[in-house]
Amino acid sequence: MVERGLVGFFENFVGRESVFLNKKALQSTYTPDAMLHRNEQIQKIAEVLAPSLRKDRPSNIFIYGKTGAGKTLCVKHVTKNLTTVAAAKNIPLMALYVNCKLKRTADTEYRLLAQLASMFGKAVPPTGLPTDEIYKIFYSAVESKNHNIILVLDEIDQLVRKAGDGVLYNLTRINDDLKTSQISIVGISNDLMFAETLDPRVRSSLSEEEVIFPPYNAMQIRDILRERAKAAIKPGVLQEGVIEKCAAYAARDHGDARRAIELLRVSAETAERKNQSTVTTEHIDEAEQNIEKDRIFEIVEMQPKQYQATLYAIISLSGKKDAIFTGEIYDLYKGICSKTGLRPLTQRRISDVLAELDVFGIINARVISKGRYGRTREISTQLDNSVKAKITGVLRESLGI
DNA sequence: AGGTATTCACATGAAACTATTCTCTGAGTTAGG
DNA sequence: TAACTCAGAGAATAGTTTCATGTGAATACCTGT
Repeated sequence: MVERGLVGFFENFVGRESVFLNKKALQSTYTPDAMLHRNEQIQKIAEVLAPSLRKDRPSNIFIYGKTGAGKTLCVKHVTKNLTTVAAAKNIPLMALYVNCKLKRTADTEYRLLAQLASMFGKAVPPTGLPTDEIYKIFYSAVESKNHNIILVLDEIDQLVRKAGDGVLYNLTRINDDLKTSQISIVGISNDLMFAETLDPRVRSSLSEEEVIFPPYNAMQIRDILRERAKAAIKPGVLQEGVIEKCAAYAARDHGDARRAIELLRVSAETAERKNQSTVTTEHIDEAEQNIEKDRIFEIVEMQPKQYQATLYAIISLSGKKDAIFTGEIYDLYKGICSKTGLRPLTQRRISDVLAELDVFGIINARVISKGRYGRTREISTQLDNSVKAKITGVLRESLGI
């Protein structure tokens, strides 16, 4: 019977009208042909990079803007057009894009260089060689190409935070040593204060030009959503006001267009799953909650055992009182460790773990002083009880309690 | 009452250590000529 | 003698531990009125 029902479900699913025309246009990998409300920035970037077509070295550019402000897309848009023209006119020009945030790919000096070397077709072992060896390989690879190279470093702040600014110093200086090729760097950062922390020499050479991407406002996000929706969703499916509401939600927290697009996609999926042919504003609310919940569960499941044990301690305590402190958590955590056979970490480490859980947004931690009674982190959660119970279940399972 | 000094309970920083993964090198071993 | 194997040295990295220093404000302790 179950089988029959399942077959029926699938048959029904296939026969059903989808609300999507082309779902890809709402996914994060999609690159639209035209960028709305970013002409000024695109123009500026293009102006700075254009000299590369005449074999001059363009200035380095530094690009700032919050997440979802269209930085990456704009830069890719410009470099794509640039290389197309270069290829058509037989100008030796290459644009390399590297995302420095990707773990195990380009988040250290060694790995960044290894990544770049492999883009030149020189495979490099993931470890075992001294870093300056990799530099030499990279040098010779660049030198042999005889190209003008535009190096786009996305999320460059992550790289510097982990590996220090020595990498950038070396890269900005590399042109002094190169004879046949030239490199210019496009750094993308979403931390506005990032440049302040750099070594002044690096800073001045890296930000010869600067481009700032202000957050989109609600109107602009609305336009972007309309454009995407035109390509992605069947006409007439979206109810009046849906796009406006998505835009308003996204504009509320720093104008993140990516988030707005995700919200629209999940809303449409929700409607589709419920077998409804229109997307209403109620779907948006539901989608928003689900996105948040899914995110939390995903993060919780991903965490290493030690983090999970810490989180378990926090959630156990959070039911009983409204404010909990590092010391209490650590005591309970030690108990959990001995119960589960986990080797307890030091309090110093747990302190960092708590800070990281805060960054993930699973808990709220803030450092407070209780005067005579010391200084500590005050930790709270804003998860509602049903979510807490579910997380507890997941953690129990994972920790074997 | 008002001002200063203490003091707590951690936070925060830096350095050092550990375990793991990987390459390279050269000595020792093996098989074929 | 060439090819192969394998242990050991050297590197990079993530995750910790150890040691050292910092810190905000409630309280304790003065001080002069």
